[in-house]
Amino acid sequence: MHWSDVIAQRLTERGNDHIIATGITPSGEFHIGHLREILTGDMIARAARRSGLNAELVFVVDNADPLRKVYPFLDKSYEDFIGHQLGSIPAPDKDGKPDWRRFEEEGWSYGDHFLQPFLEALKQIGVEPRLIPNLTSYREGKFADSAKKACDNPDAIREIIERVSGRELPSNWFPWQPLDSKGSLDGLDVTGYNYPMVTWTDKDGNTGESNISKGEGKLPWRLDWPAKWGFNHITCEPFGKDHGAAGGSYATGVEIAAFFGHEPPQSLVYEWISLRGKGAMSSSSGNTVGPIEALRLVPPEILRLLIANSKPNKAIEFDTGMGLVNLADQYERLASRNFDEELSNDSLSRRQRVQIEDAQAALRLSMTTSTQEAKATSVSFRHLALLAQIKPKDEDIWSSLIESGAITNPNSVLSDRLERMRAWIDSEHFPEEMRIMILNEPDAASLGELDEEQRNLIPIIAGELQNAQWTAEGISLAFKNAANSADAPMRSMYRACYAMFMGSERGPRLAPILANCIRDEVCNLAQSCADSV
RNA sequence: GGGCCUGUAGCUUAGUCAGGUAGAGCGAUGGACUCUUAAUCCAUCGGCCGCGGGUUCGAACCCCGUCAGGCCCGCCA
Repeated sequence: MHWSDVIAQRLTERGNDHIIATGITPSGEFHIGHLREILTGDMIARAARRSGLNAELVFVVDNADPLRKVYPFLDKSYEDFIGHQLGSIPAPDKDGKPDWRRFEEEGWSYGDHFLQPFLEALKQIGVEPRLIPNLTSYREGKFADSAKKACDNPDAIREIIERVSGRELPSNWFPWQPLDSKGSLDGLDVTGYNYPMVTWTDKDGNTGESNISKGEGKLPWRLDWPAKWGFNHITCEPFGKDHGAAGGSYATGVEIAAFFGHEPPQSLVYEWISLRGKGAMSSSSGNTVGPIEALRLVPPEILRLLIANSKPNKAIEFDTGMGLVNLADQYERLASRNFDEELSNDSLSRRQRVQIEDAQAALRLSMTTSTQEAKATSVSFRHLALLAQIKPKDEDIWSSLIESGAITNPNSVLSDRLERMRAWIDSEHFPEEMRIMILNEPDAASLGELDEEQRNLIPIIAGELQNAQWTAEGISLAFKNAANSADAPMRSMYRACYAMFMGSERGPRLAPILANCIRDEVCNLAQSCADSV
């Protein structure tokens, strides 16, 4: 059974109506790691609906969380905002400086700034969750009940956290973080509590009051999370392994939720995504690939497949090079399979059956809409990468594909893919081994590997090219003439050509590539090869 | 220190919850197509399932131990 169906089955035991929650702090640029959170939730929601449940996906935007530090992409003036809530401070402009104008005129906050592009990527990828800005929930008093219960019984909460997490809380710990007069959550000591007011003093001895029912402050994370499970009626939530460890915030959350008087959601812990060879993704270190950037290179279905086809507890190494090629080709293979036919075979073992069913589910979840049918384009990623490199004009690619019988008409899926393919080829991520390179000078090693017959062809090829008409057909003809005049098989001829022009044993069809190269350079290269053997 | 996750073919992995001959894909190798769109098709090779013990008629799977990697017990998807 696919992992999303396993969770859906557990939800079935729990009831009919479900709210599946995801949540991210908009402290910096979103990356594909965050995509796993949302897509995991989206796939659970789809699986739940498939098994007949009502399921809604929500995205809690944790914009009540404070700014932790001045990240490298921020101007140092953000120093003043440390401890301030992300939804209540201005967004950085293109120089990293606070954009006060937009903040005051439009209310455009730091959190909005980073959230917006992510939402656009989500839309492309087929996910449109209901947004729940957490700061708004505080200001609307949604946290009031839980905050009251916690502040009325600080010792009970303290006991849970200390026992479950095994860490000791400071003696002045209080289950409410008040905002000071400037809007910071940092550095305050709670001095008293009389519902709904919490009194505090800051480092400089200033005192003030905070109303816990109006969001003049926030619950610490370990309470904030279980509290919102309650009033948002969350029944299921996937979260990263950081929250999932024993003694982590889910473990304390389960008990705190019970104390608040509601059931904790069905959990699903997922592993992190790292960037191949570069370690975990992190917004602050700049070691990221954004969802937008990823979508410029590959279609959304393929990004979805990455998540759908990996079990949540498997770490994913995102590889923007050959890994993407393999992933894309895997998608094509899946799309061209006939699963129903495969499953109708009665002699399948239980394992084989499970494997086919999971592949079918993964492909279904890769579609950007749940009703869409996967269609194979019958053109592999590799093939398209090749054509895109040798043919600058899209029409030439379509006519080549039609000629070879791969397609009958160019369609929107293919032209969309070609557009992304060209972006990928132009980017730093395109793998070297996929790049077609015509040599600048003879490659002695490759030429040395040729046998005598092949070596003898080199001067003949060089000569024929001199006289060839410089089109794909003309060059093709020159190759044929060369082979004929030496009475050699075409196979040897091509073997010699690849050694001459690409320094390899095999390669893509040469004539159209050479036709797109400068004639003199190719002829000079051929002549140098002839001279060197 | 306490805990969680991961370890299966060269690579990516399925299978572990419900024990019953270890399955794929990529790569590699060989072949076919009167020869090349790195195509396609066919075949082959490749596994002490991290290691040691235990339970069992039978263990990749359950139990105990151990090694390695990652992570958590302030904050983080």
